[in-house]
Amino acid sequence: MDTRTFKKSLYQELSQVTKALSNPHRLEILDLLAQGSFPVAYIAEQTKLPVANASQHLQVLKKSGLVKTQREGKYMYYELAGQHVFDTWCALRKLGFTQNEEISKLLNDYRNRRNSLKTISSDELNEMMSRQEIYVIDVRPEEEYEKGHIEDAVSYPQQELSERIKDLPEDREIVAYCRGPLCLMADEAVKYLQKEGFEAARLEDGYADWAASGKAVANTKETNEQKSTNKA
Amino acid sequence: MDTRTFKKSLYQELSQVTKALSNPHRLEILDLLAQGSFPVAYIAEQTKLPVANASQHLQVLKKSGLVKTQREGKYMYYELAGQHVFDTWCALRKLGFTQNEEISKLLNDYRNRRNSLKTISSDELNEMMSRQEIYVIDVRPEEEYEKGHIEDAVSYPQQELSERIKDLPEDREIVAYCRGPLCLMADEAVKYLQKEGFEAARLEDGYADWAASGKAVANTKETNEQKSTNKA
DNA sequence: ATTACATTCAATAATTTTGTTGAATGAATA
DNA sequence: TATTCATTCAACAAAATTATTGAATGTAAT
Repeated sequence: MDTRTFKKSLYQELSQVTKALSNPHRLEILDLLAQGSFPVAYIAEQTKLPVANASQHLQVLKKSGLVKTQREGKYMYYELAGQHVFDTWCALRKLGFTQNEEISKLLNDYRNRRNSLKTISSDELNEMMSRQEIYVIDVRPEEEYEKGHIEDAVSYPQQELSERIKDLPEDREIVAYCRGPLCLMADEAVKYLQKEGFEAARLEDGYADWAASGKAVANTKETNEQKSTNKA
Repeated sequence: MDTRTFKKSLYQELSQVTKALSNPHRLEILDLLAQGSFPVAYIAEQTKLPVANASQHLQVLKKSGLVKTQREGKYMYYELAGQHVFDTWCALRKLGFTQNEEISKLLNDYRNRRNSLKTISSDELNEMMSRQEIYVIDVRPEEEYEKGHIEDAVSYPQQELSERIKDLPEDREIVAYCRGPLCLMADEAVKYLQKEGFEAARLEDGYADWAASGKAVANTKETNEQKSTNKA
């Protein structure tokens, strides 16, 4: 193989990996899988895709080496294939935020409509938690909380928030977090809490970013292939 | 706009940016633009694309905000739109190297055929240069050397290497570098130099990575919009 | 064994991406 | 002003991607 052919194959293969990333549903799936490993049905439900369709997208991701699978009884668990996959997803996210006009316009419009939405960074949150000044709630679905959550955070799935709002402490600021900066569950939660008279803010990014940066996490159920320690 | 519609638009737009990246020619163009800004004709020549085709690919990149343009007389100079674009390209490169079987196989095959190819990292090179133990040559086309090169490196375009080999010092190790880890010009140069009896190695990555990490660079001609300092 | 259920596969039509060709535009030069 | 040259545009055919549907596979429970 001459150098030109080699180079062509290399870029061809590299573009295949990128093509696997270049679909809105698959990006949403990756963002979900950054929370942990899940069976096809759960992924389909969360992304509002028909199961067969979700399965096909997952297989595209698998063929490119971006996710790996593990059978657990009837269920096929999908998870990110490695740290680099999450890193790349973060890079793409940031790229979109900074370089693309449509995306920054979308975000600005959204943020302006709810201009009272206070956000705090992971580092700030980490600092505040050590001083016990705040009450941190995880508003993702319970399945995701069980797979792993910020240490000392309590699960208040966004759906159940209104039923359980009376359990929240009224003397502390509430910080809600969800999957990541593209996930709106924490925004909805904060909007609701503020309406109800709480002092509330959202974590700027989300669980995946928190865990990837090596901050303290915990999990309730030991999941499949019990991951004893978390990624650093 | 409800949250579901918003989310859908966001992922839609994000996937558009990713689609712009998911073509082998466009990736090769980005790798080239990481060296500096160039007119369409040069980009077309280096990537061996018909000019009209290169132009269309460049416009896809531009529409997604990945590159920007600047007219200079007859020429339209294209350049990366910002640091995040290069960061993302690096993340994708690394992702391909680590997660995709075809790519790792391709690279291993290539490396094995030339098993005597010694590589050194940017940090090692930086260290060695300060002690003047080595002679660093830039084997990219002269146009790219002029836009910016590793400080104290001398231009020996790969094409002209055989004519000018007698100018090289025989008492020092030669280190050749080119555009980046996917560029084969340095490999070819090292192979040739070793055959001719020199002690030679290639820089593991390339100029773009060196410059992005803030190491010392220089440029000969003041190019369009003379960039006084380089990206840190 | 039979049934239930999670997932995958196969086939199709609709849409999008791609490369090619030749013409059109825009800026410098004669 | 006419000419040259770099770049872009427009239009087409070929190829790839996508969503949908219903059937097929594989595992666990009855």
